[in-house]
Formats: sequence, C-alpha cells, structure tokens
Amino acid sequence: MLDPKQIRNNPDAVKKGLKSRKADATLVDRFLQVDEEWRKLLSEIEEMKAKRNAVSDQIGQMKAKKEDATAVIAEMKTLSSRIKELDEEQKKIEDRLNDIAYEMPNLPHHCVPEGSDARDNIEVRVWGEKKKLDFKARPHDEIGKQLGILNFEQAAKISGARFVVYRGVGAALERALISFFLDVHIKENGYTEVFAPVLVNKQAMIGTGQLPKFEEDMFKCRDDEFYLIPTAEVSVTNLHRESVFNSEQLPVKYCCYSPCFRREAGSYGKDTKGIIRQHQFNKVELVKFTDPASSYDELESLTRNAESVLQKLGLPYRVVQLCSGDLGFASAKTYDLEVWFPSENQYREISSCSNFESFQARRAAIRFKVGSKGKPEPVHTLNGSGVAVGRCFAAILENYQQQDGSVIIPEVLRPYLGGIDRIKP
RNA sequence: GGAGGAGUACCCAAGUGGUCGAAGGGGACGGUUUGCUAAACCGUUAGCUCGGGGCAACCCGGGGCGAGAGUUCGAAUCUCUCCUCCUCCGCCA
Repeated sequence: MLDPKQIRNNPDAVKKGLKSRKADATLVDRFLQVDEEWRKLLSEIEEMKAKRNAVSDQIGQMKAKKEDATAVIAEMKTLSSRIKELDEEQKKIEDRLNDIAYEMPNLPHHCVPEGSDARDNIEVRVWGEKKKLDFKARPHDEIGKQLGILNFEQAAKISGARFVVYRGVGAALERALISFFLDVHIKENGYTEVFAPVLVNKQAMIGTGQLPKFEEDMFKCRDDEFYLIPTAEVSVTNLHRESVFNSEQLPVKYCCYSPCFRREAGSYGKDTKGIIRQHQFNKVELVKFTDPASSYDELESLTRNAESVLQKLGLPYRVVQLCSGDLGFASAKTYDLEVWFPSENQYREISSCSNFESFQARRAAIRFKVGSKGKPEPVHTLNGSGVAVGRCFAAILENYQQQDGSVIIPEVLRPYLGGIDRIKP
C-alpha cells in the first residue's frame, strides 16, 4: 500500500510511477475522490460524537444529582441514531477507499529502467562459463526419467498435471539442496532459520500483497479461511505483522525452507514439460526487515547471498534488473537470477530478489522506532529466493549431464549424499 | 469434538451501566539525599492510531480495556460471534 499522504500531496508523481509500470493511473483520481468524501464525512461524524460525549457526561451528572434528564435523553436519542446511520455510510466509503488502495501497485524506484516487458530488462552481470557439451544437450525431464529419479506418471495419478514424484537419489538430491541452501545462508550469510506454517489466513496474504488482487493465483481451502502460501515470503514477512522493532535490532534476516503452491492460472500452455513450473515446489526464501536508509544496500547483499549458492554449485547464471513493466505488484526494484539451461540454450529465472520498501510494511503494520521516544515508521521489507529448489535440481541435471546419461554431482553436495559423485542410470 | 476458566497499559492487577480522562503495586526513567552503591522520599510512565488546524517542536477532536457486531441517551462493565491461552474429557502423529 502506498502512503495516502503521498497520494494526496503528490498525485502526479504517483500517476507517473503507475504509468511507467503499465498500471492503471486513474486509480489515483478515484482514490482522491473517495478520500475526499471519506474525510469530509469523518469530520462531520467526529463532531457529532464529540457532542454525544459531552452530553452523556452531562446526563451522568444530572442523574447523580437526581435531576430529570428525560428531555436531554430524548434529544440524544435522535443524535445517536443519526450517528449510527452515518457510521454505516462511512464504513462503506472506507471499504471502497481500501479497495482502491489495495489495488494500487508499488511505485518503481527511480533507478528502475523504463520498459514494457521482460525484453526490456537489463543484464547486470554474468557469472560462469556456459558449459560446452560435445553432444546434444538433453532436457532435464528426459534425463530425470531415464535415471529413474523423476516420475511424472505417478504424480499425475495421485495429483494431476504439474506435479512430480522424486525417487531414490532424486529425492535425496532435492533434500540435499534444501539442506545445503539453508546451511550456506545460516552459517555464512548470517540468516536465522525459521520453519513456518504454509497454511495462512487472509490477513497474512493481504499483508504481503497477494490479496485481494491475486486471489485466482492461490490455492484456497474450501471449508476454512486458509490459503496455501505461494512463497515463504508470506509466512515469514507476516511473522512481524503489527509490531514495532527497535532500530538497533535491524536488519532482521531470516531464511526459511517451505513448499510453495501456485495455481498457475493463465499459464496453461507454458512449460508443460519438466519441473520448471509446478503447482507445488520447494524453495528456500530469504527475508529481510531493514531501516529504510539502508534497504538498497541490503538488496545488493541479499542478491549476492542468493548468487553465492549458484557459484558454489558451479552453475552459470546472470543477474538481470527488471524494467518497470516487468516488476511484481509489490516491488520497487527487483533483480532476477537466471541460470543457464543448455537444452533450451537460454537463461531461466531461478531467483527473484526485491526491495518492497514500505509497501508491505504499511499493509502489514511492521514498523520500527529509534530509541524509546521515536515515532514508529514503516520498515522496508525485502526478499529473494535463495534459491528455488526444483529449478536448481533441473539446472544441475542439465549442466552436469554426461554423454553416457549419468549426471555428476557438484562437489559441495556430495557430503549431503553419502559421498556419491555421480547419478548413474 | 465436548465441558469449564481467563484475556485491562512494559509486567502483575482492581474495576458489574454515568467525573474511568482506568485505582493500586512492580519494573523502568528522572529528581532529592549520598564519598560511591543501596535504601528512603518526590515525580513521570496511554503507548498508538485516524481526522482537523499551524503544516516545524505544538494545539483541538474521534477511536482505543483480546477482535468484531449488538443493546443503551451513555459500555472496560450487559448480549452475541470469533481469536488466543489455561484446566479436564474424548480422539490422534
């Protein structure tokens, strides 16, 4: 959520920001109109309530002195019922105002390049050499099936399309990646590990920005008000909903493994083969709560932290900065990490690192203050995948495939797999 | 799933319809005393949020006693729903 004061005082700047990310800039005028209506009515109601408070007090005193208060009470009856009517109207206007405010995406940071879609993203840096294979690179799903470590038929039987069963060394490799990522972030990068519920309530989803706008992307429980998280960002960011940090505590850094659940509505034709786009996948997420003054430095280090696991695995990747048109709803600035997929001859997203500035913090009321007398203000929240486990699994199969159909296991993972160095057919 | 009990400020806790603008205590902070510490004594401790006015440091008002609705001229107090915690029974990893 944007700062209402910013919308009131600087509507043109807000419109400009919305337009640059291809969002509906008329939201601003609609907001201002309803906001005006809301504040006008609020003043009216508050005045009436002030009167009610004063007269109620007076009635109390009259009763104490055993005076007759019937006339005043009768008068107050009218006032009170009028207040009640206006309160209801106020509530309706407020709901409309919130609807508009919740629909408004974050504004891009000034350093974000203008652009309309992924083609306008900017390559920031490239790491590692694209593997040169002296045979035709095979796609990861084929390799996985042949090695007997991925099974799509069984997954379809028990769940449906866009699910996968890992088997044997495959299951162990998935688990090894999770442990490896967590170990790096905990021991080397200074994050605190958490493990949190994946079933969350509506407030949490609103807090990080998934709701109300992206309801159709979520899996929702039918009989209970629970949603399955699309990312651990939701659970972890909301750990501190409606609370206030001391400035000395910041930055607070968490890493969290969780399964993630996405309906993938609207991507029916895309990535139907393999494990790139699943309804359920594993991810280790990094989340930071920071002082606004340092949040952009923290975004750089968060991105480097995510990169570090790819470097250790020896997977070639590049970092791109998303252009305004490709930014996620809540983000002010995003770097995507894209890992090399030989069979497709292209880089593919494996991590997305964003600074949300105060957008989520305002929705979720996550604040900090300096000392004991400071006025609480919203923190900045950041997060990034550190990294997506399934996609990393696929990248390993593709980048470490051998002509004989086996796959070399990157050295850093071997201790997690009982020392084996290769998956053989 | 069933039966009870509880939720008041940083913590404990009083308050069953009207000066509650919430008693009292603890802790914390400030002061007096002191060579220093402790004790004692005095004082402060409702934060927060929303609106309005100066548009700065302030002033005025609304809200706020777990959350939300309701009853009432008026609710911490009465009614309903929900949440969390505790005790017991049942079931379960």
